[in-house]
Amino acid sequence: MISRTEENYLKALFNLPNESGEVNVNEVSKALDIKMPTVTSMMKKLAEKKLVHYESYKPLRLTDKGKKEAGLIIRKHRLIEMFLVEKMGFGWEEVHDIAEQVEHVQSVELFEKMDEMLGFPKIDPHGSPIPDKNGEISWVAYNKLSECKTGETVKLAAVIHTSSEFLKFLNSREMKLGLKIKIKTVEPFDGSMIVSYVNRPLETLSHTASERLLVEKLK
Amino acid sequence: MISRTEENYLKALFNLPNESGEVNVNEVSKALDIKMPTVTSMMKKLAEKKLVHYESYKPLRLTDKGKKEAGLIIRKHRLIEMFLVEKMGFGWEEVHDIAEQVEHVQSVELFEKMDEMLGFPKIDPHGSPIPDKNGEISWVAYNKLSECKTGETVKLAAVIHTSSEFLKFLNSREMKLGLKIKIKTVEPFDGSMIVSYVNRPLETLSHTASERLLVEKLK
DNA sequence: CTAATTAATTAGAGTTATCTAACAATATAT
DNA sequence: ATATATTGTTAGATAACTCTAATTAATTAG
Repeated sequence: MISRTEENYLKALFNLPNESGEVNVNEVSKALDIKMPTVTSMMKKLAEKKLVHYESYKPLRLTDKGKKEAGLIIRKHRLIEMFLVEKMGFGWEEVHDIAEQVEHVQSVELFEKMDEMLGFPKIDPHGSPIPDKNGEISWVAYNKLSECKTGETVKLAAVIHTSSEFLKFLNSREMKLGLKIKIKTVEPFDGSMIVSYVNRPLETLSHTASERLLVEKLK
Repeated sequence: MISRTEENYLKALFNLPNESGEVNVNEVSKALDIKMPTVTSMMKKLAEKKLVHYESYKPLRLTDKGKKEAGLIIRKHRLIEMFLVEKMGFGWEEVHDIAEQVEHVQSVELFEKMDEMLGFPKIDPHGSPIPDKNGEISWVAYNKLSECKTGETVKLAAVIHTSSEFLKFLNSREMKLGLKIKIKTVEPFDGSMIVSYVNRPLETLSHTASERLLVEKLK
């Protein structure tokens, strides 16, 4: 049995790592707003349960078992978000906090029903992939908008670091997934971009913003 | 702030009492499957918070504040049950356990949206009243089917002590809320009843069953 | 009305998840 | 390459919620 608290650690260990799958105690501590000694002791506990590879002073890594469990929780989280947006009319900026709570519900049936009602979606309202029933996730290699060049036309595929504030910012600019964006100018000084898209001929995006937007290049 | 644990005690204190609004420690203990000393100490804690009237060796009673808080939790529980049945296609025998978990979610918006999507229902799938936004409940005085007499025709209004097994039993007899039932015979020996209703000309109900069915008398 | 039974409380302990303070190891910066 | 800063661990304490064992109060039955 994995407690709700343990589930939250697993989620962080799933979401935070760099490319090589590693996170530091410190990063987990900050992300969960829990002091480092508490994180250390929880890591030992999760290591006991074979969910985490833990060695003193080494970076943390989920085991395969841990990855699977974390994937299943994130699957629930993302299915709920999708359900809230698609079936209940919530905005994409409103669903994270609700999903954060409902994701701990233990009912296979509830989530299977949502999945079915949604037509077995592959991505959540922010474009993040929904892990499958084995907790496995298939990453698609999108580009950051910030790394695209002047003249390119791209399609908005996903939003990362989805704070409610950022999503409201996107709402106010009428930006949503699937939007076709043309890059007019990239300011070399600060990386800010001038872009155009339907109904919004010229819009400026800071580097901070464009870094959080994942796009698909259109030829 | 009321913890999830405290919420569960409040719910029990709301649901268990007799007509005069009182429950014993022992009954709460059994209902929650928690030992009596634990219940006693939690009662003291809830008394501190002005949610329960507590005096040693006296029966327990919710304060008005406690009643309101409990009513609000039960409101959430019943709205979820209704949502699961009406909007997601679950059977009335499947929803209790799921609602038990989702009811602790802290999101006014989620429950207001459900309420709205359901058209502000007054009863849940088992015929129990849904408390209003102030946690207040309006009881309708139904009769137990077991107290009705031969020859009477009644309409099934609510089911009490809704275990999944009992609800499956009702399903197997095609009995659902709103069903018109005619009482053919009442067996004086054990109180069992022979009744008839659409597509089911003759069906026998034990006293145990008929006691759990609330009906409205039709003239 | 006393004895036996049931219900409730007190006392003390265990678990889980958290913290602070102090110390140790690793990484960084002159 | 050593000093400083950062990161991580150990030790011990605390809060919430639970338990068992022992005791006390209330209820029920002869």
